[in-house]
Amino acid sequence: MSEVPQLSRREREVMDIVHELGTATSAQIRSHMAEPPTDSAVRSVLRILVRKGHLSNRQEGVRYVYLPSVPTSRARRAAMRHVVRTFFGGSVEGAVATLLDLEDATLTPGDRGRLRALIEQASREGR
Amino acid sequence: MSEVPQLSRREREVMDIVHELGTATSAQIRSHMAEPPTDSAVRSVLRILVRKGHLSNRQEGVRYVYLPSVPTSRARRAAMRHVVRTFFGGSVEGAVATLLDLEDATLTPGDRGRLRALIEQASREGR
DNA sequence: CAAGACATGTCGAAAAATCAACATCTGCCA
DNA sequence: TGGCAGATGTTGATTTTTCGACATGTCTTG
Repeated sequence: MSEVPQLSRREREVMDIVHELGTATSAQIRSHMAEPPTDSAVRSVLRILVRKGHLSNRQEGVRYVYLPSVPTSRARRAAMRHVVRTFFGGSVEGAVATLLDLEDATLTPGDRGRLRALIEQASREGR
Repeated sequence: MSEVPQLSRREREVMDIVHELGTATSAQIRSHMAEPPTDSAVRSVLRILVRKGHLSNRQEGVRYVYLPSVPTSRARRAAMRHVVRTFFGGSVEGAVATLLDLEDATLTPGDRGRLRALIEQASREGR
């Protein structure tokens, strides 16, 4: 179907962290790992991810900051699609249901309103 | 935070397929892989996953069928939580927005109604 | 300026994952 | 009965991942 990103375990872990942080230094990334290896080990993974084109790095003063080379907006959609397909048989409604049922899903009145609007819009466009 | 399942690349691929299919034989799993290795290689992964406790297998006539040892309902929630955290900064609303914006998110009137009800319910309970 | 504290890249070794050849076993049917 | 077809488990070799020692370079500050 699509490409074959095929990230290794560590690679995926690092990518997730970078996506979560948006932008991160080697040290930040390391501090977010569950069982962090040596700093130089982390940097090895980073270098590999850059070479493979999954990460970019910008010189930021003395150090490097790493960021996803694929815009987060795109990565988001891909991640969602994958989850919907894998765990919800493609049912968007089912996914939303689970989402709203997550313990930390506290909806403010504002949220509620926006969600309603989203549904209206979706059903209008989704003709 | 929680445990460290930490699945390898192939292991994750297989787990995803099993979750998607609900229940599957070795051959079925293999046929769903992007670049399937030998059948015996697939079975090696299956055996490892069973040993690690991620899969169960039931004798079904002549052959085995494999199924997730964690109920899909739980795996779903975990997967969603992870995506929301990693890609949406924990924002359920943002996740729903992306979900509804997915190209294949065509909402039937029935869906729309149910979603509304879900929102009502969530905002009622989520006090 | 010198020394210490940080950052980084390279490289090869250790560990883990991936894989396929092979050996078994069972059911089927000619 | 004999033999083929389909399923499975085991094992060890190959490939990939993971990792850290080390060397280099740059600030900082005493």
